[in-house]
Amino acid sequence: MDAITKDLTAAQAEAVQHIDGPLLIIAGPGSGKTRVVTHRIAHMLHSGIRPWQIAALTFTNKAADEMRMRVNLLAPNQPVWMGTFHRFCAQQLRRYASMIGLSENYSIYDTSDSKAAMKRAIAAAGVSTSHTSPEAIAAAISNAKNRLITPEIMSQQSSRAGDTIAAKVYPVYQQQLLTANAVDFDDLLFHFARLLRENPEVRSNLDEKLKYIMVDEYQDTNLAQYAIVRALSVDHPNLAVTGDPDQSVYGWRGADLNNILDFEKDYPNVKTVRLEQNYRSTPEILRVADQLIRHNRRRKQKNLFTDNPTGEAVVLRQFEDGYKEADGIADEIASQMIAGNAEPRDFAIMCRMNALTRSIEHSLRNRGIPYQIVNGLEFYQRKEIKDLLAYLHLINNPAHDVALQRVINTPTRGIGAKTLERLQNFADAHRIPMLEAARRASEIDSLSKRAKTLVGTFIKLYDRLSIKATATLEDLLRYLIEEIQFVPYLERTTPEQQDNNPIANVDEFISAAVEFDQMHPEDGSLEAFLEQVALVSDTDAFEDSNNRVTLMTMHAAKGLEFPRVFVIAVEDNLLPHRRSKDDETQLEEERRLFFVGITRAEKWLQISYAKLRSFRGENQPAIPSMFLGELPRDEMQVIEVKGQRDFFDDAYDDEYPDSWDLVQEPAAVTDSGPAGQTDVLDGPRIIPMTDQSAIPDLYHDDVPQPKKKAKVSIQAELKTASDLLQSGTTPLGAYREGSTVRHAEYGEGTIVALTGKGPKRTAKIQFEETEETFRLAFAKIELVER
DNA sequence: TAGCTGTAGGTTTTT
DNA sequence: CCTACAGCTA
Repeated sequence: MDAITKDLTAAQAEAVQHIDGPLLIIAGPGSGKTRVVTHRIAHMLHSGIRPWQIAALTFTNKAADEMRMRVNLLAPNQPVWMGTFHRFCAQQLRRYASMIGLSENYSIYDTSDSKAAMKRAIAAAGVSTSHTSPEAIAAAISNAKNRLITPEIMSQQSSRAGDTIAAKVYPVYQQQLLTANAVDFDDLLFHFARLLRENPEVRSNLDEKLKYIMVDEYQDTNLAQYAIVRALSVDHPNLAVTGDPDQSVYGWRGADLNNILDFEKDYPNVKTVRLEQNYRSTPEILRVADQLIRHNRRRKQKNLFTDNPTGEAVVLRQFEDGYKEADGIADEIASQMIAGNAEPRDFAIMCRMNALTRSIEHSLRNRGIPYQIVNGLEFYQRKEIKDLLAYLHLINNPAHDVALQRVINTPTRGIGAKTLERLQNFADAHRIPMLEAARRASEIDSLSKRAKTLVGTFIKLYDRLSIKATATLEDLLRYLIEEIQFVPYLERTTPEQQDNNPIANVDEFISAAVEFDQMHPEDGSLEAFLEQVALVSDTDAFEDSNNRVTLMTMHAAKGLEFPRVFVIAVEDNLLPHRRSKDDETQLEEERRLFFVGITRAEKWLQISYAKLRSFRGENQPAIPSMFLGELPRDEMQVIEVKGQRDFFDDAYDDEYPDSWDLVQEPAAVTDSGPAGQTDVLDGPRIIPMTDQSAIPDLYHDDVPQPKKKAKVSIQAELKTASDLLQSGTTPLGAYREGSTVRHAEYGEGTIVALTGKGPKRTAKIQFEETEETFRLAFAKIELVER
């Protein structure tokens, strides 16, 4: 019909044009789901539905931003509410705060705030933690909240021994949060769900206002989220959910697969649309994914198919250890870039745990390959940033006890553990926030004269800061930093060899504040800023605008796609993770996670595992994941290492001519042979993953791929490499032992040793602070003339 | 009370 | 490997 539906497939158009009544979109990976959702919103607006009647809920800000951007292209400047579940609840709770005993300026505790509060609650509840841990108690309480279980209910029904302790802590913890005018992440959902349940008029008002609700990634909703969505779709059941049971990977966070599996039962007259055609991946990749996920029992059968042209075989590759895996991947990326058909942004490296990115980082850095780690929380976890944030939190919400405890002696001002303990006791006894207790320090007999004076000084400081609460964020921050003499404090407490500079981080934080000021010119933005910071997530750090290799967990990768993907460390105890192996439900979730990782890939995929994995500093033997046995190995290119030869690292270097022909030259290629044949390689040298002449060129469909050049000089080849890698063009021969070089990060240094040939030419360089080893062809170093 | 040092203990995924 | 914290000294 109109422009909005004209370039959609029949199934997609069907979903887009369904407006009234419940709609279930089962969308396989790469099936154009976001397209459907955004076009559907545009279609609704075109049909006369008012923008404020629509709310689209996602799980990450990243997904919401993407949606907003794409809707904006189809229907510009329409105030449709799009955002995360947590943000949605946070905003609603601001309005109805008083109904649940909070003030409108309540704070959102992050994970570490909650942990601190939890410890305090455990102490106050007087329970013994000898048979459990604060983490276990926190997990039990979190679980309860996700299932909408109140402290009262939990204490009645707690049967398991661990839960009994948690049930005792739970009410104390909640009371302390209430006193602190704060909520934790789970509370955002929990409080709002209860609010809707206990206040019929609020529920029906919101149901009436938000007539059209969309939920993305519905398979990841927990009971609280289910209840919220349900409550808002009673009188106007125009609820559209999209999801894929095979991509449910948040069971550990309380996500209930039944929400999507039973959607058709919950909502009569539901319209169900299945998007099964995949537009993202090659048939090879899709086959691997499909074979894997078929091993799950608890799923809805789905037929994944694609009309995409056939591509390269999926690589299943073994490495000697994690370091060789990292080097091998970095070399592979370099090779593919040099071959000219890829750039850094095309690659993603995915793993089960954040800790696994370390060695990869190192290998990429040594080659000067630009990368980004999707781990957005990292910045806000830094001590100096948390300190400043705590001040801001306390200014915004004087009852924020966790912030007070962090801030009262930072920078050190003589208020120690004992004083703090006395303040806390007084606060607990009077059920008042600790800042209030500090204000009344003169009434606390146990405090020494000196302590009273010091606390009084802090209160005066706080009052001075408070006056600035309504200034711009930038002014407030700068005033704060000056007032507490933060920079001198950082200077005197930062150890000499610290590799990252806290003062630079503070500057970056100010920049973030300035940026926020510009985006929010009108309102007093402190509260909004703090909310935004509290609700950022790891995945939000992903920047597709910069041209970098992306390192991320498979959880963070959900919803994204990349031309070339590496899934690393597919080993027993890692994927499936040790703690998920014994339980069939959890095991299936691990399999889904692997499925998510695989289906991120568009054209090229390598799955790898190592024989040894360094864990906790020590190398331990690693067993291949059971999932690897479920893949169609006879359709994949399987590459294994032959153990013995690995001890001859230096020896086989000489087997190869002093050029880079291992990348390009057919003669140096170990032909993979027909698909399915297992290659046995001597070690981690670079070879093409497939016989390139045998496969169609995916990247320049219309341009015939030139036959590989017979031999390329190092210099010429390196120049290409250097251009791609944006590093210098110095010939390798110019680097000698004793040469002085400059590195972008480490400064000037001297080459103390040189080994290897060609792309493996490696220099050990002594910098002022550290000694580093680089492959010359890739490193971001330049020769300093003497 | 500040600040250092050594050690014991724990290791997933994230809003 | 990394962090949290106990125990020490000034």
